[in-house]
Order: sequence, then C-alpha cells, then structure tokens
Amino acid sequence: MDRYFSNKSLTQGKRERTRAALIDSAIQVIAQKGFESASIKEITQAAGLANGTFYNHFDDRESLAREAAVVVAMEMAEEIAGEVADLEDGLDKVIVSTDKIVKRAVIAEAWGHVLIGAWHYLDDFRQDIAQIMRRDLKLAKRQGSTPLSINQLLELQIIAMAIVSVTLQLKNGLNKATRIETAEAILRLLGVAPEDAKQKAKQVLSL
Amino acid sequence: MDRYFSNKSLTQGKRERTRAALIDSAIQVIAQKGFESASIKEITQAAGLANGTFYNHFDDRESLAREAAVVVAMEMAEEIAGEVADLEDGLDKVIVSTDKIVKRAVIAEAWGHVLIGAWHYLDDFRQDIAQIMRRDLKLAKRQGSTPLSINQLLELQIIAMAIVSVTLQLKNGLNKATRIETAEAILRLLGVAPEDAKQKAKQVLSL
Amino acid sequence: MDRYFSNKSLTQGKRERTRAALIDSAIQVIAQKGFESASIKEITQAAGLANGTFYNHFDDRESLAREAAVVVAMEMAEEIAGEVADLEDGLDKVIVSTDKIVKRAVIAEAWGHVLIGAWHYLDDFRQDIAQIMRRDLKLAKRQGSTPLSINQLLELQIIAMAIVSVTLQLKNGLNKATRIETAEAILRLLGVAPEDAKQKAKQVLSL
Amino acid sequence: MDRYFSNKSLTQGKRERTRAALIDSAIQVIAQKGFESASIKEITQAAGLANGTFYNHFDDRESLAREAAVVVAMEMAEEIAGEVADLEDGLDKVIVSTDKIVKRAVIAEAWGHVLIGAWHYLDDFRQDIAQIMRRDLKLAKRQGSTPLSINQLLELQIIAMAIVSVTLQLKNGLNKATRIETAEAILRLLGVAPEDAKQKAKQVLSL
DNA sequence: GATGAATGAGTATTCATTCAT
DNA sequence: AATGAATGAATACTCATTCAT
Repeated sequence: MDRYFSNKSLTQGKRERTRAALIDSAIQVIAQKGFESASIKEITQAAGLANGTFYNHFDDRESLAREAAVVVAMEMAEEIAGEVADLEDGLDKVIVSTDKIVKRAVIAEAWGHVLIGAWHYLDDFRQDIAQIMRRDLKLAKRQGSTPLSINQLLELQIIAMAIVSVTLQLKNGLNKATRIETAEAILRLLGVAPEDAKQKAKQVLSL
Repeated sequence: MDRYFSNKSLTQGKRERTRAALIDSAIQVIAQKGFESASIKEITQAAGLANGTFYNHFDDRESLAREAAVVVAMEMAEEIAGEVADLEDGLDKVIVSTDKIVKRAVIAEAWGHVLIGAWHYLDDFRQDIAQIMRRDLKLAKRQGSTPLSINQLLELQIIAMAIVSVTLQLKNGLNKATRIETAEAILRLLGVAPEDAKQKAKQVLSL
Repeated sequence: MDRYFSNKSLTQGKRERTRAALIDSAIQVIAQKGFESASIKEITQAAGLANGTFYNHFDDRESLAREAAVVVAMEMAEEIAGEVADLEDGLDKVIVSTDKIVKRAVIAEAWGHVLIGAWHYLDDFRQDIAQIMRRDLKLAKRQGSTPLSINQLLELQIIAMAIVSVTLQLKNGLNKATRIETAEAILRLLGVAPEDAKQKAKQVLSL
Repeated sequence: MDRYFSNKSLTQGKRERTRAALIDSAIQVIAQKGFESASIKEITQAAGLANGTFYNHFDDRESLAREAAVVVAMEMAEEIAGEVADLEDGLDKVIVSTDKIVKRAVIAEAWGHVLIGAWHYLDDFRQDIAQIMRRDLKLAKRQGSTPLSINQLLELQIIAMAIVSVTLQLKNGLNKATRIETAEAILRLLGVAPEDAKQKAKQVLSL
C-alpha cells in the first residue's frame, strides 16, 4: 500500500469513479429509453453495477437525472463554445451555436430526445442551457447588433426556437432550409430586420 | 327494452356516449393529475364506469390521450376564436389569442401543465394547436403586416413563445410584463421592428 | 345465467370469498412466520392468488392484519363462550375461559405466537380480547364474588396473566401447575383470598 | 503511537471501547426508532463507525439487541434499587419500584416502547427484569407480608402488571389513578386483601 | 481492527391488461 | 357492451452482509 496516499483518498477515488460511471450510464440509457422510462435497474446494469449500488450514490432517480443533465449541458456548452471561438460577431456566434446544437441533436437522434426531455422536465437544465447563450448575446448587445436587453426570457425563447427546430427535423429528417429559417427567426427575435436576417442566416450557416 | 327501435342504433348511441364520457373524464383527470399519472382506473372511475370498459373503446392510454388532446385543442380554438372575433387586425388577433392561452394556462395551473405536457408528448396536438394560429396569420399576411410566408415552422415557433411564457410564469407567478414581452417577441418573430412591436404589444394587451 | 340473481350479488359473492380466503391465509402465515414477517407475497401465495390481488381487497398489510386479528378474536370468543356456557359461577367462567385460551395457545404453538404478537402490536385486538372477559367479570361482580369494579385495566391485567402463562409454557412446555398458579393469580387479582384462590383454582381446573 | 504499551493491550482496550460504543449507540437508536426499525447502518453511524465494523463485534442485530437489553435492564435495576434503598418494607419496595419504572417509561415515551418491545422480543430481558424484583419479593416474604412462594411466574406476573400499565398510559396519557390501581393489583396478586391493598397503594405512592 | 463500497435478495406497491360473467 | 376480479410484470427502494484495502 502506498503510504503517501491516505486510505480515504483512495476510496474516494473509487467512489468518484463509480459515481461518474452511473452518470454516464444514465445519459446512455436516457438517450435510448427516454427520460421517464430510464429505470434504475437498467442504469445500474448498463454500468455493470448492482441495483443497490445506485443508492450508495444518489438519493433517488430524480437526483441522478439532474446531475446527468448538468453534465450533458456543460459538456455541450464547452464543445460548442470551442467551435465558435473564432467567430467575432456576437450574432454569428449565437446562430452558429444554435445551429450546431440542432444539427447534433437531429443527427444523434437519441441524444435529441434527451435534449428535449431534459428541456421539458428539468428546470435546472433549462437554466443551464439558457446560460450557454448569455455571453454571446451580451457580446452582440455590446456590438450594437440588437436593441433588446438580454434577460432570461429572451435566452429561453432562443433555445425554444432550437427545440422546435429539432422536434420538426426529428420528425421529418435533417433539413437545411429549416435550420436556416430557424436562424432567421432567432435573428428577427433579436430585432434584426427580416431581409437582413435572411441574408445573414444564409451567409453565416453556409460557411 | 324497447323492441320498436333497432338494437343497433340504440347500442351505437350508447357506445358513442360512453366513448365521450371517457374522453371527458380523461381531460378532467389529466388536468388534475398530470399527463403520465392519469391511470386508466382513475379515468374510468371518474366516468362512473368499470375499468374494463376502457378496453371496449380504446386500445391503450395513448389513444385516449390523443383524442382527448384533440378535443381540448378544438374547444380552446373555438373559444379563443370567439373571443378575438371582433378584432380586425391579424397581428392583433395573433398576440391577443396567444396571450389568452397563456393567461388561462397560468391561472388554471393544472391545465397549464397539461398544455405543456401535451405539447411535449403529442405530435398531433402540436399540429392542432399550431393550426389555431394559421387563419389569423394568413389574415395578417394579406393585410401586409408581415413579410414572411406562413408555414408550420412559423406557427410552431409562435406557440413555442407561448409555452416558454407559461413555463416561466408557472414558476414565478403570473406576470404581465412577461406576457407583454412575449407578445413583442412574437411580433418581432413576424418581422415587426422592435420599437413598433413594443408599442403595439403594450397597446393591444392593455385593452 | 340465473336471472333470479343479479350479476352484482354473484360478483360480490366472489369478492367476499376471495377476501375471506386472504384473511384465512393471513392467519395461517402469521401463525407460521410471526406477525411482522408475514409478507404479502406469502399470504397471497398461500391463498393461491396473485400478488396484486391483495390490493384489490386491502389497502396495506396493516389493514389485513387488523381484520385477521378481529376474526381470530371473535372466533375464539365464541368458541370459548360456548364451552363455558354451562358454568354458573362468574369466577369459574373467568378462570376456565382463560385456561382454555392458554391451553389452546400452548398446544397450537404457532397460534400462541400469533396471540402474543397480536396482543403486542394491535391495540384493537387488545380491546377485543379484553371484552371477551367483560360479561363474565360483570356476572362475578353481581354474584358478589369480587369487591372490585370492573374496568378495562382489570380486563387487560387478567389477559396479561394469560399471556405470561402462555409465554412461559411456550418456552418450557405445557405445564398444569403453571396454569393452576395462573388461575390462582387471577383470582387473587380479583380479590379472592390466597388460600381460597388456591383451593378454587385446583378444584375448578381439575374438572 | 505510544510504543511503550503493547499493541495487544491497546487494541483490546480499543476493541472493548468500540464494542461499548456500539451497545450505547444501539440503545439510543432503538429508543428513537423502535425495536425493529433500528438498522445496523443507523446504529454504526450514530457511533461514528463504519457499518462494516459492526460485524467485527456482533454476529447479527439480534446479538447486539440482546446485549443492549441487558445493559438497559442492569442500569435500570441499579438506579431503581438506589432510589428505594431507604424503604424498609418489602412490599413498599416492590410497588414503588414498579411505579418508578412505569412513570419513567410513560414520560420518556420512546423508552417506554423499547421496554415493551424488549419485553416482548427478548426472553433474556424478561428474565433480567424479573430478577430486579426478586430480592424485594424475598424480603417481603421474610417479613411475612405475603403467603406466596416467590418464583419466576410470580415475578413475571408483577412486571406484566407494569407493562399493561405502561401500554394503557402510553395510549391515554400519564394517569396517577391508573398507577395506583396498578399498585393495588400487584398487592392483591401478592395476597394482600383488596381493602388493605387500596389503602397501602394510595398511601405509599403518595409520598 | 476498521473501513465503506458493492452487493443482491427481498418488500410493498402500482397498473395496464385479460377474461369469465 | 359493460363489468370488475384477477393477474403478474415492473418499479423504487431497503438493508443485512461481504470483502478488498
């Protein structure tokens, strides 16, 4: 035994690993079975753990779901932020980010359902997701690209545009026109004139 | 039993009545208990019927839910349409209709959850609800109030604005400012310039 | 179908039969496994019914246990009352009844454990059992055999004598001396002088 | 670590301390949660130990419960014996001891339930508790206050009087009349004439 | 000896569904 | 067509117990 590390830290490492495994597993299962149909049995089995182990780490299914949603939101936020890092215009960042979320959700269908489920069920998740937009919206505001004040309602509305877009494309298949219209809608929502929105959406999403 | 009338017509009348009773009952129970917690036992009991009777009329809960949703959507559509009948401007009709739906959903909390649940779960319901807007949107288009072409995506986006508004107000309480901002957002979505939208929203919803 | 009986009464007959079967079964299982270890699964299995059937008839295990205890108490009361019907002296009735309960409980060991379990757990059962004694005690009072006023505490004390007797004999085996001493104790409790109690107990229980 | 003392003695000291901690903890938890609801996890947690530690000291919950009951009985015996030390009459000691046990059990409600639970579940506990009375009963016998021979049955019967009294008062609230009647009953059980019992009970318990 | 993560059998309870009447 | 008793699979959750560290 390595005496430089305490028993405790070792054990905590294991604890953390198991915990993480459960969260990962939950994300997988929720993606496959939907948000409410993800049973604890299935989640633990997918993690290769015993049923009861779940309760060593979480109080109930709700707790796990919340944590899983946060993890998903955070990972997505980071990824997308990286991908739009080199864009300089706030509005561009907003519509490209949104479009990337939508594309991802439609292509990885299961994942899209998780996104929609979490959006519907979990207040926290809505907050987290909305926040992803906040920085870029404030940037756009500073750049004078929108006359609106940035608040939670506006953020939620923009994400709602994305959700509608995903819902429609999950039903009818991936569709670039729909995504461009979605971008236009977001721009109009932010106060851009329709013809300018049309032009900008087409141009930015065609890159 | 009266033998002068055919068994068939009597039975069919009864059949229809029982069917309708189940749908009504489902609406009540779903409104009280939420979408997924409405059990068949409860629905049939509320209708004063035996639980087995359900299976003489519907294949499963989903079928009933769909029919119930259609009924709700239709009733709501009629009601709202009646209430905005004397408005002449298409845009006015759209934002007043939306606002009425939102107010109703927030005040009758349970009902609001049903609305959101149905919106989330039931594709048909989304279609039906979206259609409520269609006529008014087309009117606005004819009146030259919007440069956009009216399609399903746009309809869904407008309802999504309403849903976001309801969600937020169910959490934070009824809030007129939120509802006015929602109307503004819808107007901007339809291509109205932000300052015009602001003015119009305030003016129309203050009546 | 027999048209002289309504559907309802037929069905209710079945319902009653199943209900009774569950109560019987519960008594058996409780006798074997003890009061708290009688699981619903076991009770329904012993009745040849499905797990879920239980919940068509009782709200929870507690409800069933209470009903079962009442049934046991009532049956016992009737039986014993019949057996001591030809005794004329109130005190005789009391000590013979008690002795019969004790003997029965010790011989049918499982049954003895039920008695003790129910006595310990169920307030209602204590009341029911205590009441069994009441009439005979009042008779003894009228006959001038006891100077005490008859109240619930006294009834419970007498049954407690029986319970102690059962407990000891379940451990050490059936023992007539113990039962006679128990009868003496009950008589002393009722105010009979020790030497008279000794004589009466021996004489009455030797019949 | 102090190397001047042998590991063994230290460890054994530790072993005993841990063991004692578990017993103490068990008493606390049982008093709060009741006899069957005291889980091992809760007991170990209350002792500030890991749940696995339990199995280094006891085979199962039953073992611990038994030991805990003995400790409780002994402590109570000592305490009560101290409190009645200055009484000279054996009968007085018996009814005052009993009354003190009853009062304590009714006031500290949780504790009362433990007493009853242990009395019901644990044969050893019944023996230990019965023994508390033995010395005083023998004294009463030597003083010629009772014609009865002192045996286990009699001891158990007296404690049963106390248990009935506790049960009733836990249900209906602390009640001096009930406690006096209990004392009378014990005296009658020991062969005291009803009117003498009445007078003595009242007089002794009023001090 | 102490730890505490992992285990998995066990429990109550729910509920859609079937089917004999 | 209506009934409602019976079904049994499924679910969340508990807890005594094991064992590697």
